[in-house]
Amino acid sequence: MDVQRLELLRELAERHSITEVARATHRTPSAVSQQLKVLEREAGLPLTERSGRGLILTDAGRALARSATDVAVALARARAVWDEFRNDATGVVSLVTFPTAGEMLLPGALKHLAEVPGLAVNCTDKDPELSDFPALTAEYDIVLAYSLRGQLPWGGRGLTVVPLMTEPLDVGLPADHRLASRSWITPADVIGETWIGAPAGYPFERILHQIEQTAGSQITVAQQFADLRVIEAFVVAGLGIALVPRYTWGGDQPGKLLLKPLRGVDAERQIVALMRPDRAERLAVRTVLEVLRTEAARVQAQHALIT
Amino acid sequence: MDVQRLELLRELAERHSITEVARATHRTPSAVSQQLKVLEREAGLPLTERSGRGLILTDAGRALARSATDVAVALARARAVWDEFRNDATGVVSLVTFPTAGEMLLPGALKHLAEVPGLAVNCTDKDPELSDFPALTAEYDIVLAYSLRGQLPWGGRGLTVVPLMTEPLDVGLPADHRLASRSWITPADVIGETWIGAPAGYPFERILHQIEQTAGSQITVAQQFADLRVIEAFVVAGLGIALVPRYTWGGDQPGKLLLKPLRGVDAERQIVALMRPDRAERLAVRTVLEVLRTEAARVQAQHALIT
DNA sequence: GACATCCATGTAGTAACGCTACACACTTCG
DNA sequence: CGAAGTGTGTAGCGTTACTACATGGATGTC
Repeated sequence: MDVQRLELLRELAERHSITEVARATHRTPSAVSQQLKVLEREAGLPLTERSGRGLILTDAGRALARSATDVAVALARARAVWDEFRNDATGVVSLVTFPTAGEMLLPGALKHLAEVPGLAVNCTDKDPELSDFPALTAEYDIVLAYSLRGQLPWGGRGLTVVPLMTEPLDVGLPADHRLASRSWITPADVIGETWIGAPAGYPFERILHQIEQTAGSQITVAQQFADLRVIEAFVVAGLGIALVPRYTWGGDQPGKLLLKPLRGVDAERQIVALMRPDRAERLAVRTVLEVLRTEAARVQAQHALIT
Repeated sequence: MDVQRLELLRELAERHSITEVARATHRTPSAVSQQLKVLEREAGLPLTERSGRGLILTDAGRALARSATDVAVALARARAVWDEFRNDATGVVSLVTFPTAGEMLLPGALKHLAEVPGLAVNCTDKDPELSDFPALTAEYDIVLAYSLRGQLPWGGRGLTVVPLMTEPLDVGLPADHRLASRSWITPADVIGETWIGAPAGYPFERILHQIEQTAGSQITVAQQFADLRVIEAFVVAGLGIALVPRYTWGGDQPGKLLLKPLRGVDAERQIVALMRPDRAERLAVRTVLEVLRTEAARVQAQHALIT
């Protein structure tokens, strides 16, 4: 029961293809196939079976892969303890974020992290609709993701979830809107309004449905944009109103866009860090995470001050 | 950070000598030395330092060895999960016991364990005085040990302790003794009696001290024997009285030896199984342990029935 | 239906790695 | 002082896990 081989099985469970595992572990597919064959012989049961031109894990294979994760976590924890002992949070941490969180958290966080010697953080952004957040954990150490309050769709998959902040979703209005003087807004207030929404698949959609249900009237979504800046521009232009995350809106046009809290509907999104459990143990990763949390708290506190 | 190398460090932490580690892992001392050197280079800190003609671990070495244990446990657990999945408690389990526990528990337990196919249990006995129980865990999978109530001297050492039973220590009397008709005995009752004791170092000694303190008078220990049979023979011969574990006494001479509970003193010994935590995870080991527990319960229940 | 494509998996051959055997330096003990 | 114990170097060898290349099967396309 070699650890390296178990690791390969674990990768296979996540990447669903020997070729992919080979690419991710800098090996030839042949090497991976051979090692898995050895593991299978040691295990005494078939771990994979062919399916079309690829292969899938058997129940036994999945069971063993799960155990392999526990081993990987223990090993990563050992490394982390050791790094703590040496006080050495060195290494490369890769991170993906959806755009708004990247804008809100990363500049401040990276400024702090630059002071940690030997720690390199590589960041990218990816549009959330296009990507399955959990799947990204195979490729990146930290995945900044969001979900609506209540359901955390990535609980059961054996991923580590670290909550960073909960961000209210407000209603964005142009300054000359009829509701501009209100200090908050209810679903009944916005009956008949035209909305600038997000493309299908974005979770914002669900909140609009909730507004519909609470108010008891249908909602008109005129445009669907993924980019928040575009949405804001449309709102400012008076072409509709929109849901806008409170801490993330641009502020490019101060005074032209007003944010009003939405009452009567659970209009919040939870911003979390998603990680494979073994990677979550790394000291370097934990260091980045810690900075992200304090940065999130800072942003939140700063906004509370303004309001 | 190879697991094999961590394992060697862990062994070194327990066996305190490269030669011993080499012997235990079926290698040459040179091989062990080389591997530890590599680990040290990877770790970036000296893990060992010379002391006389041997060597000892540095603080860093001990810290890393501790983590190595966690990894070993996770790996053993993974194997166990896998064996459970295959329902395959196969393998060799080695066990040491002190004589009385061996006599009391092992025959019945081994009869049950014989029915598990593929499971081999190798048992030995060792006199408890001569051997440090925790040290034996390096050599055997399961160490049957005992300690007096209250203090478990092997708590902090990172060993797994599974309690099997608590056995009262009674006072053994010859049938014609002046206290023979009593149903229990207090320290005050036995003032002036001659005792057949155990050699220095046995924990029974401590109970005699407690009796002394409670009764407020000195105890006369005439003879000191390690073997319970010899002690019983002396008691039967009227040469003194003795502390006798209730479930373990011979019963060779029925009616000639009477056991009376001792009140006013914590006269109990706890019989436990001692194991290295990683070995405790093995399915085969856990199977043996389970049988030992039920056997202990059986013995205890049977004695309760007689009384 | 032929063909290109994408898989996994065999078959050599090679490079790296960990081991043994042996020699050596050092400390402890009789 | 020598004998016996310790840990550690060096050379050589065997095993192992990799790459490179070839093969067979399944899929999808023109």
